Amino acid sequence: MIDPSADRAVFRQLADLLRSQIEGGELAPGEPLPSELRLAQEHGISRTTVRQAIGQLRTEGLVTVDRPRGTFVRVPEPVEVITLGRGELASARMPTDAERRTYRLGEGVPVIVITAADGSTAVHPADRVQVTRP
Amino acid sequence: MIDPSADRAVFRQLADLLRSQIEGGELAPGEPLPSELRLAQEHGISRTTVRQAIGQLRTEGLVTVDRPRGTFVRVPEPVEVITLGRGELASARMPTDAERRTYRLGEGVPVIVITAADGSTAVHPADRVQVTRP
DNA sequence: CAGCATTTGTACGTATGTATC
DNA sequence: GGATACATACGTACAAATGCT
Repeated sequence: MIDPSADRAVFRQLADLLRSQIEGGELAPGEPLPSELRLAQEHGISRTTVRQAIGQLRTEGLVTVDRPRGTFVRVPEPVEVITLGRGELASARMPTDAERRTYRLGEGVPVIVITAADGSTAVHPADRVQVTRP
Repeated sequence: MIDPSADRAVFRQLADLLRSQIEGGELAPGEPLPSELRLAQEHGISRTTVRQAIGQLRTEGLVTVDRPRGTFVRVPEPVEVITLGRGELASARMPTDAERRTYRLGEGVPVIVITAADGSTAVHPADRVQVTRP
């Protein structure tokens, strides 16, 4: 239950609840979350607060929004494994808004940046790429 | 200038503006952004909209908030390089709220997950760790 | 010490736009 | 056309923490 008098903010409590339903499998990958309006009514909170909770899950990469169809539990992408070349370094960071559109990244998906010895870089979506060694 | 009649949402225009000031060095690492109230007044928009813009920059890891002191351009962390062991895989994703607190991660900072051959995993903050091969 | 101003966080409400079904 | 659902943007109010007077 959501307790407005609790120490933890209401929108965080709702995010925790939905997250645990996702991690527990009650909300399976590809399934829609209840609509913002429904969640607001069911828990007796405002739609603004519901949106804050869903925003949290979006930044965590747990859900994706297909407007205006609904909000869905993210489906894992097939993963490609990339082998590091000699002198290459791999790092990760969040993309900017422009990069998100360029690489068609979902929200909450980091990019993996491979830097070669000569300083050139390659960018990969972190939900579709893993890195290994030879 | 911010144009409410433009195609791009107002909060995205403000995020673009601040981002370019950060990337251009006008707002240097460690420097505070103008307060939310100031930004709202200067651009003739509501504080709600300003907060959306700053929220965008937070998810990109460009700024950190030290409440209630202000919002600051993120200062780069010293980076440690980790060498992948035999059969290890590196991936990246966003941390959950709980992981953020456990590892004391700033907002907008992904984690790098190293999976060993036996399936065990280690988690590292992506702003302080890079990965290389032997 | 108390009191005040500043700044971000939370939560509410309303209205309108836009895309899908 | 109508209903649904998410996006954007405005407003208000109060809470909490910090720093200054």
